[in-house]
Amino acid sequence: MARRSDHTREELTELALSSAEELLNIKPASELSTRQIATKMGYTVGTLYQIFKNLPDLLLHVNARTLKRLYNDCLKLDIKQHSAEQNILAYANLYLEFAHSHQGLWTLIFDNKVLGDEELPDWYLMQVKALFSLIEQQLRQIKPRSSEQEITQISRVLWSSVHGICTLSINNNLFVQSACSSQELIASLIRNILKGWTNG
Amino acid sequence: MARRSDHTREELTELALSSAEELLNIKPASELSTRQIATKMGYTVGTLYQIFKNLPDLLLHVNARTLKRLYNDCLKLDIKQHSAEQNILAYANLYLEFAHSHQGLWTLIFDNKVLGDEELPDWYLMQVKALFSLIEQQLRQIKPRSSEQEITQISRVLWSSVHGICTLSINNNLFVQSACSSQELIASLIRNILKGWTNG
DNA sequence: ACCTGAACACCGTTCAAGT
DNA sequence: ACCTGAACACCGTTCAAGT
Repeated sequence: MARRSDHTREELTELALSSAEELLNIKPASELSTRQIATKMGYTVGTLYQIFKNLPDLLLHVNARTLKRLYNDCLKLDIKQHSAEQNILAYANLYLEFAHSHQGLWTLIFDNKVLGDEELPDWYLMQVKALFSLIEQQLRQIKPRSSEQEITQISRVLWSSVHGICTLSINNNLFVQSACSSQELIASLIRNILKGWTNG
Repeated sequence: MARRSDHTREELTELALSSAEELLNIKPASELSTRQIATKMGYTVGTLYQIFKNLPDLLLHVNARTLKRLYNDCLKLDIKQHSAEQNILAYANLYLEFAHSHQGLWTLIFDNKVLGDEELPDWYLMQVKALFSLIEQQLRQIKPRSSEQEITQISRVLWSSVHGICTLSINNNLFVQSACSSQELIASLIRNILKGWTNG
């Protein structure tokens, strides 16, 4: 045993993260374990603790990759062809679509297990900020005169709401028997918030 | 050992639930275990499995009690004195306040560990429905001519949004450095959604 | 009938020991 | 320096054995 050097530290990191991601496609985060990830990598648990501080730390890095992917998906949208409101709707639909097609990864972003008791590191918060700035950019086009504080506030309101609908539509426990699709809900939401905002 | 009969089955259920609730005041759901609950009750784990199917089942009953408490708190609000919009805002603030002062209990309601792979039982969904009907009642006063489907849709949009803001304000990871309080966000949200809705 | 204690198959994390 | 395997202190769940 010892010093296999089959992989560099970077390769090992990549291997760990992609192994975790693959497992999350099959099972929920609550059933994910360090031993399973290590086995999928072809290593033992101990190796994982050379790369990451602990399991929450590993999962935080999985989340960082998910945010990056989400951001890149957003950049691929053809923004210039449409109105700001249409673009915001497009972002929201992309978000909803992503949440549904990558349930495991998406749910993990908001899993309390990841955060633990520690604060989120700066490099992670920067990624969150980058995503918000996409929405803020569109909001500024709608109402160019509004203050930065107002833009921040509305972007948070909008996004929290979209997020809330995604959450509840995924573990579809809270819509009871209602027939309304989450797409319709989001469309209605954005229309109403923006209408209320611009008429204010 | 055996047949202590110190407690009836009902007392045992009550004991289990309140023990779990007390533990949730101290630590997050991820650190809650059957063994801890049993110890706090003064029994062994086995006893827990005579009362509940498993841990998710126990937690589901904790959630049911939380919903009941939330519902009772809502009923205590002095609704008749104010406008429908003011009442909705009051419900939302109550919800936000509850989320903050009972973080452990509130977070558990949306914990994926509870649901597992099974559907939520009808008696539980009824409780969720009861809470929604409070909001729907107010919405009907705002726009008495709207269809039931419209009421349902708007209530879901409203509540998902409020919920989203609560979620993100609790694990305050996603507001980055923004200075806006969640109370302001919710007020802004409700105002805008309702304005958008009534002007449509 | 009710409760226990031990067992089973798992966890996350650490660390001496090997190369 | 890197990796392993065993160890520690925990899990959820089951069930024979006791009264």
